[in-house]
Amino acid sequence: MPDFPFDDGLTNTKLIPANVFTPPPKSQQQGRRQRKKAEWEEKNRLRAAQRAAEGLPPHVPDREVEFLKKKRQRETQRHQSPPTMSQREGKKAEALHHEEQANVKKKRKIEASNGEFPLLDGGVPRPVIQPHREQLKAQALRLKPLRAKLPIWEHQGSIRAALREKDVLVMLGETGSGKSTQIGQFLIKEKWMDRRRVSIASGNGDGKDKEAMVGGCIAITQPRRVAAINLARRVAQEVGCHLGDEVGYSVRFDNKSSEKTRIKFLTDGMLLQEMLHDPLLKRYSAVVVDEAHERTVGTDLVMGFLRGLVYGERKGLKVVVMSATMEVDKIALFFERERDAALAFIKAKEDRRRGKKNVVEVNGNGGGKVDDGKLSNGIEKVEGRKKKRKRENGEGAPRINGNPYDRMSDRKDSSPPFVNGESKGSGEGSGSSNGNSSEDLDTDDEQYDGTVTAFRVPGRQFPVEIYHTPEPVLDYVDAALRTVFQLHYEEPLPGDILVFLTGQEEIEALQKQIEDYAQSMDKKVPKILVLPLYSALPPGLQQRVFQPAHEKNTRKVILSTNIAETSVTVPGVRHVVDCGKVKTKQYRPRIGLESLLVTPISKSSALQRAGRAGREAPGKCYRLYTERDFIPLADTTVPEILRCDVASSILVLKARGQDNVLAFDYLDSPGREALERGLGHLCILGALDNSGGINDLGRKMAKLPLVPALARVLIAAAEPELDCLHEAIDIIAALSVENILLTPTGDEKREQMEEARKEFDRREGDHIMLLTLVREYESQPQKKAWAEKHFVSHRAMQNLLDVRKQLKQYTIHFTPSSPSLTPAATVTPDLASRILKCFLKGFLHNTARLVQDGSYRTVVGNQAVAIHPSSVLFGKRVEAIVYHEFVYTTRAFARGVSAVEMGWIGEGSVWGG
DNA sequence: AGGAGCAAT
Repeated sequence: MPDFPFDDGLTNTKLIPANVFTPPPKSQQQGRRQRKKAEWEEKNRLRAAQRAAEGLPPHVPDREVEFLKKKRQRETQRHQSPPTMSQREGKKAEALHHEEQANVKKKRKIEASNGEFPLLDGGVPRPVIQPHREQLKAQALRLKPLRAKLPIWEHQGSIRAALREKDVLVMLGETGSGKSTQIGQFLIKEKWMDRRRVSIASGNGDGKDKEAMVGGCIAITQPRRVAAINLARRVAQEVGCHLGDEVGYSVRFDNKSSEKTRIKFLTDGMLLQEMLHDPLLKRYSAVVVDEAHERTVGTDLVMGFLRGLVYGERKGLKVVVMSATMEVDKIALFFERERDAALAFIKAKEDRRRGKKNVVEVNGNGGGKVDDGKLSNGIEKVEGRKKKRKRENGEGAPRINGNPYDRMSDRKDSSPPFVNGESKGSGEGSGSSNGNSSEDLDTDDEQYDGTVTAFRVPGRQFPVEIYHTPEPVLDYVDAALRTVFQLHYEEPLPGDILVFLTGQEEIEALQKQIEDYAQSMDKKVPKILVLPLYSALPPGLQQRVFQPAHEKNTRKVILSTNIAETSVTVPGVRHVVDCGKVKTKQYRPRIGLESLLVTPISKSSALQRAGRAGREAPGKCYRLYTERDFIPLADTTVPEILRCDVASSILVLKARGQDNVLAFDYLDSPGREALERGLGHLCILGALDNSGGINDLGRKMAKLPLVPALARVLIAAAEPELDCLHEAIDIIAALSVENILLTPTGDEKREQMEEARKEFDRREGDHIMLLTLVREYESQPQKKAWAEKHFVSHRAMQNLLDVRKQLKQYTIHFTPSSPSLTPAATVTPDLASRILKCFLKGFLHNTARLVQDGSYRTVVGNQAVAIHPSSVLFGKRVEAIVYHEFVYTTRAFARGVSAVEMGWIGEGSVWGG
């Protein structure tokens, strides 16, 4: 009789709290046996293929593989002919294998020392030993049959044919379709990939065209760094080259690409940065925007710019947008709108030449912009498109059918039809994208012949059974606890459990509870290994999630935030427990406040979470909410651009030439209020001129990898009268990495911390405190030990040094005349006040003054604000303060606070005179 | 006297 972890009096025969889940429907239960069989068959098939690749007979169990290999080896040594290859070949292969293994081991070590684990102080990076090209080629050859099984390979012909005719391809590729790894390899063979001479519109509006060499490289953007790096690594393997040669990647602080690179993976932010230096993206023949459904600010902006380029200054640039959800329909429309605007514009120009009246008014900004092809979108054009859509719908736009993988069609949330009907599945084969598009055209300009096409590639995913609770759950952490034990007792191994929660605190609480209960489990029941996963967790501990449990007969239970929803795949998971909530950032433009709130997830998010159970085998997903609660959920997550401060986005838009940000046709507009607030903020920072156009200062700020306010501070620090560039860089770097100062729990440790931190207690405030901290850290011979002693995150400090290095590189170019070439030895009161005056240039809106009752009130708006307890100025009273951020928790707090004089605030003020 | 997610340049 098992020892019951729960004492809730519910039942004494079963551990399961019967009120959590309903049993699956009968039909599902019957289907389970068949699926189990199919699963077995699939597994055996895979194993047979793997064994064949290893030169072993099929159906050899895993545990015997090593034995057989050793046996073969012995046979070879004994001069007996081995079963599959000659003795000589065998030895050669063996030697090659050993060499390969040794290289892999060495490489791993080096990567570990360069990447996840920082080098020890004084450590010397060892040279990377690279395998021979022939070895890489051989490896690539071995991978080829596996690649050919990916669903996307059936569509290679259609995709390539479509892009030969059209410039924009919007593709729905589900998880597991292989789109991210294969698309680059498909397109690289195309003729249009060649570097070539083309004429492009000159930027100065004189209407003359210039000639330039463009193309040769394909860019693939990703929302996350890890994704970009891992994809590049994988594709380099498949192509059979060294990472950084033909295949490479480029992310912040890490660039493994060269002149040779033809397939380049980058983060969307990195491509934006490249666009500021090379607006026409001359290096690239094609740009692929991957994971567009995630709708990060970066992808949204990239898509906006690409749309302008492909119908304007860079006609012939190929654009592929890939998304895993029905977002494709919206994106295709987004590109079509611009196409129609371009068509209308050409027509208008044509008409004007014929002496007719101007039909379409383009972007009140004047003719110069028009020649650049930057069209804003007049309402009449969009309406025109809408009419066309209506017609298509009326005819019943063709749906994709006849596809054996098509599971989309039986989903309940009925999806809008594709924009272009000709995107049928595999049945079409290659060269088939002509379809009805010519009839769709309303122009005689053949360059724009149906330039948008949509496409669908199904993924490979095992079925996932989804369960809902019959009744609403009051406490989802408690419900998760019950569900985990229910699963653990009922479901056979293997089959790990992945639990989605909202934050670190919840995860730690649940971990403790599970571990407590697990101790009282019956000895016959398998053990439980609880593994937390959230971004603040040190990478070494994060890695444990990906490794199998050390002890046998153990089930892993992974407690994760959103991080496991998209960017990482945890192996071994067959059960997902979904609490249905997520913490999201919300921005309130009126008060300029960003806050995090626990909100219900979207349907697509719920689907994505469920899908995590079916990556390796059929799985199950347990939702800790009722089916009725699922129905009103939003279809998709609200795009990030609607939820954050848009000042830096506006700055990027303007720096890229899109001056009228209010009229810009966003994929989703942040709204007038948020835009105006962003504009106002930029105005205060001095990035805009009187008419709202960007000025030189603004352009400078846009190129810095910093939020606008910090960029302004950095530029101010380079001015001769303030002259504190080095100091400002140290502080800015400290402010732009998170969590430098650790907060230990427990009274004893806290006392230790306060004692150790005393030496940084500066009466000037947190900014100067950070500066002295950075300086102190640098002067230490034993940095890591010092950091531990002072409760400073060593890892964060390493990041800080990266940021600082980058900022120094940037500032070398635009401030050659900065008088101080070396940092000052000590922080004198004069230097401190100069530094704080710099920060006022960027944070004038974040100032408060002391009022009579001893509290602080903001200079703008006269709102009450208190100094956060984490500040060195906590509890102190000074004339006025400047602060890095405003947070609202139990009340309004200022964090990152320094003391300033009211007189300084007046000096730089736009309203103070 | 307070603890906030993920990501990016």
